[in-house]
Amino acid sequence: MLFDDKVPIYYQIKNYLYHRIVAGDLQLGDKLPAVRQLAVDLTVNVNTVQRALREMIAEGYIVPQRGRGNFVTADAAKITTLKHELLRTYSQAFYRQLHALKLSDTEILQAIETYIEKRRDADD
Amino acid sequence: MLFDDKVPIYYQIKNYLYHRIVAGDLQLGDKLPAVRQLAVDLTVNVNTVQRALREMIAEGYIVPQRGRGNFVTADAAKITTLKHELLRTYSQAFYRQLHALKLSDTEILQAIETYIEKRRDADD
DNA sequence: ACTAGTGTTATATCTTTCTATAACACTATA
DNA sequence: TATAGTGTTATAGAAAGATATAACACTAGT
Repeated sequence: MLFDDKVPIYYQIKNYLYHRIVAGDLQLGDKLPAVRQLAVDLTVNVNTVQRALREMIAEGYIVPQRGRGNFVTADAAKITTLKHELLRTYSQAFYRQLHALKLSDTEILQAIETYIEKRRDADD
Repeated sequence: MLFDDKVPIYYQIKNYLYHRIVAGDLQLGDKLPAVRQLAVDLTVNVNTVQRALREMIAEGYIVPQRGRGNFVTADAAKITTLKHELLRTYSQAFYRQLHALKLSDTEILQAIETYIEKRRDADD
């Protein structure tokens, strides 16, 4: 995984794990990789992984079991809500950015349509 | 202007000014507000403003004139390119985020369409 | 010349993030 | 009960970002 040096790593790890959960790579109740393993995989320090997990635990998406591991919540509704929140957050950010450039609603839609079309041709 | 505490302020200022240029609030050749004034308006330190400007100058979008002020480049083509880059960057980020959630191209389009529709109803 | 307005640079200090390293706490199983 | 696997916490140091404050450099107009 590559990190954007403009955003705290712990924050990107959090988003990365949320993505994997919403995408279904990590199912309800699944055990996460061990913190030390995650640290190795992501080439970061254990404390940095822990910082991300601490927040996810506080938000109720991860349930820690000391000595056993960290587990994805078994609360399906919570994950559904998370997905909707992510979709809304990303859509809102995209809309606001283009709106700030004075693009109309129609032009905003066209922008993403055009991007998707071009993408199909030259796979970037 | 509100800052996102997850991203360096100087970087957000840079994007903010690029937005104002692309949106046409700042025209080709226009003089920018004085650095001290910008610092007051954005409630940040002069050095922070200067850090943003330094990079914009290095990228050729701002032309500094010591003792007179900072000016938007008069190179129209450069601004056009900037607009396209911004559109592409934002579209790409949006696409990748939703693609990582395993949404299809069609679903990605629907997501932004739905957002825009809902937005019209309850103005958020 | 002086002055007001402007850009530019420097210093010291604070905060946040990240790191390396180590130790401690708990669970499951041989 | 020993041990391997796991989570948790702590300390000290490095690096980046932001701040307050101050000084220096240039321009334009009086």
